[in-house]
Amino acid sequence: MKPRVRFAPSPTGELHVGGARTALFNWLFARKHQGSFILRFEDTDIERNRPELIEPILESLRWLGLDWDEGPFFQSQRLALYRAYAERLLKAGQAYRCYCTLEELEEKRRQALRAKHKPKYDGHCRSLSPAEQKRYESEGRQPAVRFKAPQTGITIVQDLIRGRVEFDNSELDDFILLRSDGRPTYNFAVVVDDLDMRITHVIRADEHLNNTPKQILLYQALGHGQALPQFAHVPMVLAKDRTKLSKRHGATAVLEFRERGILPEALLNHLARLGWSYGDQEIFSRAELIEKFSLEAVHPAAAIFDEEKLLWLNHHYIMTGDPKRLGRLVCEFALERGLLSESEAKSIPDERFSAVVALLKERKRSLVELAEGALPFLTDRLEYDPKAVERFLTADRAALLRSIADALQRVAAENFRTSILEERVRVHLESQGLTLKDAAQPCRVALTGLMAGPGLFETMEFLGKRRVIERLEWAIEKMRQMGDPLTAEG
RNA sequence: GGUCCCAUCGUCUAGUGGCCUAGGACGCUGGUCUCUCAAGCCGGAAACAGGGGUUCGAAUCCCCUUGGGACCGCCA
Repeated sequence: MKPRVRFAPSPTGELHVGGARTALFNWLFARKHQGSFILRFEDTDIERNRPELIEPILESLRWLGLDWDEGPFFQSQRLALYRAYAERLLKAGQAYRCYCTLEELEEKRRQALRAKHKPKYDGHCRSLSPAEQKRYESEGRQPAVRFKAPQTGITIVQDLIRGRVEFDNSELDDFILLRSDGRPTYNFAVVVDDLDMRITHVIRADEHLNNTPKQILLYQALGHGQALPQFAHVPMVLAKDRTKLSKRHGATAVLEFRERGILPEALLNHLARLGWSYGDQEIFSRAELIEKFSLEAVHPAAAIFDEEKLLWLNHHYIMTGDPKRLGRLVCEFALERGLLSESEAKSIPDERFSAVVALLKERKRSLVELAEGALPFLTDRLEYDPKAVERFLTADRAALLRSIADALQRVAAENFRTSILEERVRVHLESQGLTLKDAAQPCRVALTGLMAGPGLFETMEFLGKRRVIERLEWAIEKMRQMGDPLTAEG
């Protein structure tokens, strides 16, 4: 039987890295076993639902390349199904109507908490007489439907990651199946849907392990004990301070990482290695992930999301990725961030973008760094680092740059190639009794405005003769201006 | 408070009783290369939470303690 798995987010928040990893594990499992990956929105909480979040969640999955085979389904559109199942349980005496009000229940919970007891429903409506039911109905009370949970015995969860976990049924209470307005609660909707969608493997976050016995009991009450899926509860992803990821931890949402210039393959790789490993291997292509993933190899302990390592992976994928694609991404980034105007971007050929990626990729860890770093190479809007200018574009070095500019002027534009330029400049400097060390930094600052960057001759080749000469001339002029008053006084 | 889960370098992890004087990766750090910064290469510091067992032998098995986490809603 082909496995059928599902990812079931609720649209109450953005897709964060923890949810994304759960989705990834499901997806990998489905792809590895040629099964189906089903997407389902658990949107029965009308108060907390935010429909505008659905598209970003879909977009997050698309961006990561986690394509689903069925869905997205919406629980809010399947209410009749849950009611039918509830009706069955009611008829079979496995569930009952509860007329307790929210206020009554809240008061009982408070009392239990005050007495330091576990708050459990007291079964007040469990065995109401028809007359009592009538009386409540006549008061206009809308009943909820509760599950008649067994109060003795144990329920065993066989978990692919945790092993065998036992729960004492006496820990359970008669939890709500349908709210008084007829909407299902989480535990009920999950079981009905997993059953209806013929889910074979429930791969979800650790926090649901405690819900599992309730769900198993529901499968059994529904007469589908045999259809019980395999469970795999994956560990949580925690923030640096070992607490649940939340807004205050900075970027946690998948789309924020995209905005920060993280490549999807880097995030995917990092997510996969959180709680899962394959020997000492760190780098995994999508295909390798599918090939090598297994639930048995998932480490049971919670993991902390390490942004430094993500950046390292991102750098790796920048280094090894297709420059054409990265060039396009850099262009998009520069546009989105307003680093380049539409017309500027249009005037720059695609090859320039892939070339600038090749030029800079060794020292850039994100698309943001790449896009920002590319500006002095793609445009003539240079930002001179004041410290760099102060240190290297000094008046006494004007003559040095002058001679280099003159030497370069004698190199034909088509010979502005790294190796040729290096040869010519070195020879020129030697003839003056100088070394590259004396000239490289002033040149670099003149050409890029920065103290750090690609090799000097790579930079020259990229910029081309016209721009190199222009920038040198401009710098020389500046240096002379700065020098003039001093020499006049001296 | 109850129930359940978890526990190897700062972080991600390898390890399934002897191959472990505990391996890899990120980060940190020393060196090297060098026109700068990176990248690369070579090296270093850095962990089995604690205590009891079991065993000839324990990071590995059991128990307790401690610490973290989750759940205990007409939230999911």
